[in-house]
Amino acid sequence: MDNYSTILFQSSSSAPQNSDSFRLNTMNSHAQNHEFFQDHEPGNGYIGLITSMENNIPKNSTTAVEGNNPVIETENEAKSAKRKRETKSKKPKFAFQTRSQVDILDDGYRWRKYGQKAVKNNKFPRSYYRCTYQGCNVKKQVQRLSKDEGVVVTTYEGMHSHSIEKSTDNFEHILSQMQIYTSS
DNA sequence: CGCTTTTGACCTGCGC
DNA sequence: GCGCAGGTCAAAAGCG
Repeated sequence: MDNYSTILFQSSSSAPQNSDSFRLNTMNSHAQNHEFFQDHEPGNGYIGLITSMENNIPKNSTTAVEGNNPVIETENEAKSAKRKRETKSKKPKFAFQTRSQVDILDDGYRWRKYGQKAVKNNKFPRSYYRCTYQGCNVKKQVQRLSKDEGVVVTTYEGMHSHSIEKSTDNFEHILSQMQIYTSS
């Protein structure tokens, strides 16, 4: 993985037992270059980050992360965009897997749930969220694997055009550490 | 009272 | 064309 940087998260002393209040940020405007996260501690950490910018990645965008991971489709068709409903638009879309006990991962943004669907070959439903910031059309969907119910797949679509409004002091500390690791 | 969640209906693309 | 699967809408309910 020459294009990716491996980052090991050091769990701080104030880290919760579960990933309940674990904060992360992957949707800033500088998120064009993504990192491949890997945490060796089970139960609270990233497994992998799957990215797809169809403008940048010409080849097949399905990336295997952990052996028998589900197929995460991230490509769009280059057809004429229907403006009726922005179902299949040319937005950047990337997903990552998280091993967590809870479905909802607090990434600092405010999300409003607008749908939930049962997916095939999966006993857990998929939840659809939309960013509540005015003018921000970022969507995400959260899905839990039926094979390994400890793994949560979160797929983001679009990029936030604003900053995090919640207090992310703990996360920013982590982010700064990440940048230190990636720049070195 | 305002915002979020729930949930069934509706829409759209795709394969047969 | 039909049915399925995924994605979204929107009204009603829930909640602080």
